Amino acid sequence: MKLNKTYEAKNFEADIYQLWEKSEAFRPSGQGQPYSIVMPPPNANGSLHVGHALFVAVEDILTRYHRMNGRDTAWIPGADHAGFETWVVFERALEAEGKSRFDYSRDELYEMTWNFVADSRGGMEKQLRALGASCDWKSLVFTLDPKVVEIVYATFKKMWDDGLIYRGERIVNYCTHHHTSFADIEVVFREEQGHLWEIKYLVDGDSLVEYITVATTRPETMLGDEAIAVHPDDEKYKNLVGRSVILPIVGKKIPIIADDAVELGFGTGAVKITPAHDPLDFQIGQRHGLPITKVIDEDGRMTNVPEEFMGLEAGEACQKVVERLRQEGSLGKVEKFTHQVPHCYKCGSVIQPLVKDQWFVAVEKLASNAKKALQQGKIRFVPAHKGDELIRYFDELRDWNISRQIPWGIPIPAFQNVDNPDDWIFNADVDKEYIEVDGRRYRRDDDTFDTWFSSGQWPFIVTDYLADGELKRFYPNAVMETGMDILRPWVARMIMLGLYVTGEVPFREVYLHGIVNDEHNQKMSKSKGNVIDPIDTVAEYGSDALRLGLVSARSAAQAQAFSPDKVIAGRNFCNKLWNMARFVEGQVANETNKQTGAVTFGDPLFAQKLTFVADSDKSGSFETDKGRKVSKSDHSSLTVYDHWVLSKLQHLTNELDKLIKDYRFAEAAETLYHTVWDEVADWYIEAAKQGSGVLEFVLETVLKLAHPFAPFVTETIWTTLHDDDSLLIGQQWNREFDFNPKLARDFEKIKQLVTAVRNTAENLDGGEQTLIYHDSKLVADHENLIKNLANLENLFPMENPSGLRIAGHIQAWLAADKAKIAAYKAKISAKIDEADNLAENLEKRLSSASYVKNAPKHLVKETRTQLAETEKLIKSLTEELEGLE
RNA sequence: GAAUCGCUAGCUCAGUUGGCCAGAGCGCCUCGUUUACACCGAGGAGGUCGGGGGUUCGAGCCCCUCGCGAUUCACCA
Repeated sequence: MKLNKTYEAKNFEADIYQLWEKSEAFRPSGQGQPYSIVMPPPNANGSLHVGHALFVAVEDILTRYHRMNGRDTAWIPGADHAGFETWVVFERALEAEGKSRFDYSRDELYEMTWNFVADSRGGMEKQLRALGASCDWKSLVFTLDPKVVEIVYATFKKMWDDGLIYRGERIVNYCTHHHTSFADIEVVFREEQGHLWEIKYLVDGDSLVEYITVATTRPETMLGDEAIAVHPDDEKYKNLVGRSVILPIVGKKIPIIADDAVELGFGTGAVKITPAHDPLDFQIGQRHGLPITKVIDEDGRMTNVPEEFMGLEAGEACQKVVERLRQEGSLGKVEKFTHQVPHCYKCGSVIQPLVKDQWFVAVEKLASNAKKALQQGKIRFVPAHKGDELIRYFDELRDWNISRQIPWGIPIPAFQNVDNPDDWIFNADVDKEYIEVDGRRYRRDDDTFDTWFSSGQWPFIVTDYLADGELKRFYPNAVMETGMDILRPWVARMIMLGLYVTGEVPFREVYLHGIVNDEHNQKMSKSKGNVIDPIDTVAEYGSDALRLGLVSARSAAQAQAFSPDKVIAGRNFCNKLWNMARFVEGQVANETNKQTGAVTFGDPLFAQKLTFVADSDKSGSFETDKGRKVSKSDHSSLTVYDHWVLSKLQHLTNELDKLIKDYRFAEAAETLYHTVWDEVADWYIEAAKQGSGVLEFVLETVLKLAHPFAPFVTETIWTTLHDDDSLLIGQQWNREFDFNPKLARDFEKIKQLVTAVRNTAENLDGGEQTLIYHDSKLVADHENLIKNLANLENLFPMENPSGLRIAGHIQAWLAADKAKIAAYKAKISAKIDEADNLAENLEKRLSSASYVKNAPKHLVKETRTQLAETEKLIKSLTEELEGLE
């Protein structure tokens, strides 16, 4: 045998992937019921982290499983231009060259970024291949592909026509470093130490000197104050409402207004209102028709303020304003204050709330339709509570700002009349900066779409659903598998936009995986230096091992640690499969050798195999199809362990069906692992050393069942053992196994006997063991098998046996001398105690009238049986003990 | 401040509508050179399921409460 003793993943994986890809096995078959998954597109020029490896594992298991069970399967990959993410990287590179975005036009920047991305593209796809992703590369879509833009524009137009798009001045979250606005969801709040400053505003009019005191964390914004607000029911200020105060420093008169948004009894009860720089103030300003004075510009500098403050950064202005207030005597108490401050999630700059003219999506109708669909159960969520979370989210969702001030993205197809700022028209001719329509001149909007606006349409875009394309049958998708961290920004938007554009939910089910933390359950981050690169793990342990390791220590939507031990267990499992195959190979070689004298497998190295397969050379003499179908007429030639292993494979198949349907990947992987290892390898293969009629069939079945979980090693074995050009990826699972349950049970009895013998033998000093039995046809019929499995020196029947009685129904004794027997007594006593305890428990349960009355009948019956068996066991153990004395 | 999730063996985690003396991987202990595999085989130790209370014939699972951790949301001047 020339194959290595251990499976070295790195020697095979790349070649195997190439085989798959060349064979077009990833393409939809066109046969059977459609099953589709749309891949959450990874960043086109980024590299994958271990979280990606988890999604690949999960989506690939689903895809391969359904492919091998007769479904017409499409896993559609994508690449994301990742608007802001990529822009940040690009701009950093630009700055490193001493250049700035302001040195170029928008079109130039777009082209430069395009080239930048093109240069560093492809790494992500390579990594997906290394992870074994069986996705249909031919249907890959890049988020800036013309067809994407086309559909996004059509949707924008439709929404425009339906009145769901509006342009308006609103407070937006603005990063003065990146010069773009953000959605609410993109802002991170961090706790900061600051001050709470009290400012006194002189009430205008009366000769009486009267002040209203307000508190603020940002005194510099007072320069843009337009009102003082109090609660309408606040007795303290009731008579002041409608009057004015003098704005310190600036000297202008601003009104005192009443508004419910002011919390009664909080602080001084009065609030300064700066409509241009605070979301709540903006709302209050809208309600009261207050003017909007912007005092901070998009660079974060002061504007529209008295000369001495002009151009100062907000922070500096704060100091200076406080200083001036103090001089004027308008400054009240100053206290230390801890509060949450919004930051840019990328650069950490403080987010400035600014009033900007932007495009908004009116979400109310979209959100209520989405909510209705969820309430009607049109989408199944795993875990289910995430669906409830989305329902709540749809309730509180606010209008969605889709304008971004970065060049890297899909340009917004809207043009503004140069002579009339309120005249906006839709036009997709975004290559031109100016267009003329009906004799009027229009200028293109400089902004691009929020990437979630386009990716929110992903499921129907990539399936060409609207264009009646080839993949149309794959919409709605069978399942959306993605991270729980993008439930709101992505999943929620896909549901809203999918329903709006296609009238259908975009997917039937949503499975959310959790974050992969490091092995100490700490969140991975570059700054902590604890990031695990999946490709390193693949290089060390193999892609299958990583996949098994990731999937097995994990449940849905749960942030959990990465467990290297589970990866090692996965690696060991692959090696187990490998060695089972080596054994089968050897057995079959012997057979074939006897018949033909030829052995062809095993010795070609894998590289040769590749050529072999590519040439479709069918001259090989290895016939693995033998035993594929076990017909009833074959039963006579099958052994008890053949029947037994077939029953185990049937059970495993059924279990995997059930578990995968419920997205219980950890349990599925574990069930596979233990059936293959603890049943097939430890018992069947051992027994099969006596010969078996289904050896190859069992191996093939195991390979098929394991394939979705460990695709590389199973395919490597398959192609190595097959001289035709068949690939495992394209095989169908065996669904019905023909076995005799009674014979299967016979082996189960033998297995129990063997276990009990080993158990007892363990308590002896070792050495050669002799088993004596009485009146058992089963043992008599399988003497050799039992001898080998239990590692016995002798096995024979006897009329009046003696020695150590083996626990169980079969009457058998291990031969032992007096010394050994004495050592064994203690163990028997312990066992009796244990059984006594159990019996006592069971009796207690049965003596409770309410248990017998209320518990399901089968349970009561089971308890009775168990009690009877336990009592029998106690009796036989006691007899055994007495027999020893 | 609110919501959600979690707290099970030394470590990382399973445990589906409450029902076999609570499971896995790795680690640990004992033994083993049976020619598929030491990335192995056989046997074994180890848990009052975060604390307390309740419902039930029966609770790791349901309810209440407290503690600890994570995540998300909202931000009050």
